[in-house]
Amino acid sequence: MNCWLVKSEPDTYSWSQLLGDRRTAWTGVRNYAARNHLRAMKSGDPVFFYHSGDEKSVVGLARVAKESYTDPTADDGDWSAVDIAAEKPLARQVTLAQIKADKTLKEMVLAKQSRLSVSPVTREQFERLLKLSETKV
DNA sequence: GCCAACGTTGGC
DNA sequence: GCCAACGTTGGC
Repeated sequence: MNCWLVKSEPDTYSWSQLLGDRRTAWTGVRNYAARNHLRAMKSGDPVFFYHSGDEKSVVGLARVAKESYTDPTADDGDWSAVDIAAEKPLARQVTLAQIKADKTLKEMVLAKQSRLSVSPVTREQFERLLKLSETKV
């Protein structure tokens, strides 16, 4: 099982919207590296949900509900989407500042490539993030 | 509001 | 195929 992190501007699509929707199609990714991560996702993989912009925090935990398929919102090009389902909010949100201050988490792709909208999370980072967020799976 | 990072485009 | 120019994203 692999772990992931997706990033969104709350104004575009927020964690609270996902909680309301329960599940959503993660479409619109137009970056090859991010697309390849989407394609590597397996059903049931955990996916952290990060708010960029003002919040800059990991706010929730979701899961891959449907593995990659052709992005229906793409007019041209070879793009993919997955479905993700909300699992639970983090008991405590973890800020980017906390991540950068943490020995393990500062190695996250999120911290190193802030523009990549879909990124892998190592097992160690996953456990550490859960611990910092005081969240039990 | 600025700037760094980075991806894309287009001229050569 | 290279690289300069440009646009976008996101943190500060």
